[in-house]
Amino acid sequence: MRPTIRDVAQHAGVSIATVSRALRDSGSVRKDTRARVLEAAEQLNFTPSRLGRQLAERRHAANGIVFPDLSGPYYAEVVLGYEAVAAERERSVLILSTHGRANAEAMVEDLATRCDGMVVMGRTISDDAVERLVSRGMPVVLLARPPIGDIDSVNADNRTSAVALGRHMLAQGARRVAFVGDPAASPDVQERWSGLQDALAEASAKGEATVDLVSVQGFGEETGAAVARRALESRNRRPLPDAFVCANDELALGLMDTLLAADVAVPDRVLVSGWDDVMAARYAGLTTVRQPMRALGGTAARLLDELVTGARTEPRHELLPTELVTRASTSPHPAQK
Amino acid sequence: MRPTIRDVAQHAGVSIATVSRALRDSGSVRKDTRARVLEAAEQLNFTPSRLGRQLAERRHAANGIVFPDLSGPYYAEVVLGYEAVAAERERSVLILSTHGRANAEAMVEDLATRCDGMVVMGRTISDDAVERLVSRGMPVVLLARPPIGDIDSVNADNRTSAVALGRHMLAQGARRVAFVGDPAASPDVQERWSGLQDALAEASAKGEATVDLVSVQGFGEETGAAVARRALESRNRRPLPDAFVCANDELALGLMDTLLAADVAVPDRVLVSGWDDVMAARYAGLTTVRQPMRALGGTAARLLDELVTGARTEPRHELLPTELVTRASTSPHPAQK
DNA sequence: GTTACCGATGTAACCGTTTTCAGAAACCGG
DNA sequence: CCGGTTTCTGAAAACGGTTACATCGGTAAC
Repeated sequence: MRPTIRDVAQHAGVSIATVSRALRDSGSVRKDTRARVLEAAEQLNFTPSRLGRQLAERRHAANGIVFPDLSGPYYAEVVLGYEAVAAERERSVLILSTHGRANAEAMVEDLATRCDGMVVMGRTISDDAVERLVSRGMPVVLLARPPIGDIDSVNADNRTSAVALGRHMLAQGARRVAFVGDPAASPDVQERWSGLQDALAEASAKGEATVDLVSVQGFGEETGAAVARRALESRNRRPLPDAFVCANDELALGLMDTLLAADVAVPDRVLVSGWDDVMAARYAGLTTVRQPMRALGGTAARLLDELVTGARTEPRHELLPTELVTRASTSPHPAQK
Repeated sequence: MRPTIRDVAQHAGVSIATVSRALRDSGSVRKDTRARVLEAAEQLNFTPSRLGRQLAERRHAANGIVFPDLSGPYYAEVVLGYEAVAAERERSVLILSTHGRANAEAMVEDLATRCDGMVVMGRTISDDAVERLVSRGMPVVLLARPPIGDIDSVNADNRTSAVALGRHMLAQGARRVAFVGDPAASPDVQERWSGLQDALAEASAKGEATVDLVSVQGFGEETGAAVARRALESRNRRPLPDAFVCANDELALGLMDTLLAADVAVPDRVLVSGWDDVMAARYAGLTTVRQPMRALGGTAARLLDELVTGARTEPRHELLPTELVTRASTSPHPAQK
């Protein structure tokens, strides 16, 4: 068996209380007593049991984070930003990917029993489930998800960039704009879609532009490719849009690739944009919107820490700026590669 | 205060032992007693304390994973594969990124007190530190890191693909080959470099080929770009190599971009390859080596689980296959874009 | 009508710490 | 040398569960 604090106490000829004090530098312990204790601990190769300590302190010193998935660079970066800040504050990080799992809410409930606070990201569990956690006293920060009541939230400013992107498309001469994505799938997508509509509202009121929703399941390249194929097939019945505004880069890349393979020139015939600015977007010359991914995670970690330590009680909602990055896929004029 | 098992016991008019049995379905409990207990638990909104339970059971039901960083798609995918398998087996996942942190070993020691077993990935902590963990009885699986004694390990087969890549470069007409990367930085890189040397050994013995090491710090695109710039600058003193074999895709992409910007044709003048097959590699037409990233993580999780549950005691070393993916960046002949 | 056994329950020990409280020891000024 | 503080230290009570063991009806077997 592993040595316990009692073994150390006996070995050093003191009580367990003294051992505890000596090891954690709390209370007052005479110098030579402390030395004796440390010596004994050393000899026995003693490490205090985390479980015993946690139970006594009634805290886990760990935070959780729940996200839908980790594929794609987006979530990974956010989680990394989260971990970095959490580690700085001596809190371990428990991760949980709900992925497609059916019992997501149960898994989150389980996670909640293992940490002092948690970040809930995007479309993972229902608002009800979140409120249930909060009502049980669990500190929660929402990430990439609209506020629920007074629960803290951290979001990227989707709307501003969506509007900028819509205007950009108009400026580049687009009249028939299609948005590719499932607004119901994620609040972020919802905002991108509604921001785009706003940007085109005026022009479309004047009959100068139209904006349509191409609703899809999934966020991957294959989904984007499928959208392109469908658009190409029905081309004679319904002309191709002038611009595809996609909910993320993977959709856009898959779509663009398929268009190019069918000899539909991007950007000369069709403009394409994505969202996220993943590495591949740079190499594919894809216009997109950059989000401060690490900062999203880091900010969430900071807010959560404030809640857990009780440093703050009034709710906060952070909106982090995003940046429109225009590249070749929406720049017909300079005709640069 | 949160209700405890004693509150439930009192409320249901039974002893805490019975509550425990009823809630966890262990031992035998009469049907109506169980119902009464469940009812009471429900009413009090009782959730058993994880800490109390863990202490009594003397286990965390959680596994750790230590990795150098999470940026780049590689680690993220591996961690995701790990999480997926761990979650399947009802074990939570604690992550720790050592990143640049100086006190990595201390952080790992700390993590070790919070889980029943852990995966140690790549160049994060010293062999000594790993052995110290193992000697304290902690189940450990090494991932993307060569075996240490009898400690379980999971690795991608770097060597086979490195050899295949070297032969491919020769077949494409390369004579002067440069490897870009720091073999000391990671065991994976070390194997790629030595595999490449093996592939060229015969040709280089006959004086038909040369292979040089361009040692660099870092794994990012900027590092790759810097290598390209240096090579271009010293071009008159020392001609450009025919092929750059890079330790990962980011290096290769940065390097290739800089070459292209300087009007050095890839692949016509110089061949370039990477490693990992990140998404951007596909769009940049980069020849690379694909690793089964999710499977790496998943396999590690499985091995670790076997150790933790004691289902297996003799050590195992898994070598997962990789796949050479040739693309435009090493195919001068078809002259396809 | 015993005896033996079994299922249901309770009692209490235990998991390994932290921390309160109180007493002992050391110190200090007078 | 003595009362009054401080400083150290230990006993014991948490923290919130699990589980070995004992107990007690009740039932089946003989």
